[in-house]
Amino acid sequence: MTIKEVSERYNISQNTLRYYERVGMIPRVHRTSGGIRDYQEEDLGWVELALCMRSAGLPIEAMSEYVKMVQQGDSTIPARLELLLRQREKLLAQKSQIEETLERLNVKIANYTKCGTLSACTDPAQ
Amino acid sequence: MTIKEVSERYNISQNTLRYYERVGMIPRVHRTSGGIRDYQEEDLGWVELALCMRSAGLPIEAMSEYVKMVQQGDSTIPARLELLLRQREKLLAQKSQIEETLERLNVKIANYTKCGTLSACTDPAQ
DNA sequence: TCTTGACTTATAGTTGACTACAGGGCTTAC
DNA sequence: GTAAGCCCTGTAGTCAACTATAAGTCAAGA
Repeated sequence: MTIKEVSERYNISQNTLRYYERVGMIPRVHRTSGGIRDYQEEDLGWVELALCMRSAGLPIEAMSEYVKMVQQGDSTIPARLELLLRQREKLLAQKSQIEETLERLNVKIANYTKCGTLSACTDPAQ
Repeated sequence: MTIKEVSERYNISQNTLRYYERVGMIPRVHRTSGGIRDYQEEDLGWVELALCMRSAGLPIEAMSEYVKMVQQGDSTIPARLELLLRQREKLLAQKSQIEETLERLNVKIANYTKCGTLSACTDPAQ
């Protein structure tokens, strides 16, 4: 699969695909004899994982670290697990922060739709 | 309340507090006759709201726009409501993305704790 | 009054995550 | 075999959100 096809499939720019590979967020992609990227199933799996992590807001650095450890073999398994647990904690915290903000937004939205008085709407707490 | 006290209360740098004010993410804070910031209750309310929105990942620009509209008066109420609804949509999308990523992380974590075989752990899909 | 330390604005630098060239190589259709 | 269109690497630019610094002002204690 060419880089163009992958970029269209996942709706991500070719530049970004090359960038992810360069910074180690995905392992080096298979190439043709001419040096052109030819994504295999496994490469696509890494791309998908990378996009999933990024779209949740996890940093590139964490994924790069993980990829590096996978390539270093079994001895890094405990460290990999630790990394995954840390990222899960981050996501859980982020999720509850979003929920808090959503509640606050809901209060404000309710105030705007129910009343419409100036006083209720210039108070940041409302 | 001085900028130092506010920065300690919300665990945010003084520089960031000044920055938020400069870019209009919070309205101009009350000053002493000497020109020094003296945060009032309302100022604190804005700071709190700003921090809440930022920690959920909403962009500074959206808050600045909102603050600007609040200062322009009642005529902007419909536009403000629209902005709030847009931000809520964003947060809901972000939340479900996080949930998806959490599930994926959970699968990987389960694989690492249950088996520990190399094959299960070099496959990005696992 | 004078010094010390916190405050002011304005400007410049940093970081993370892209994004956009420049200059050149491969491939395929004619 | 050559022109057109992808693809390559490497480097430089951009953008959001800070973060740090410089040069100067204000305020409280000795």
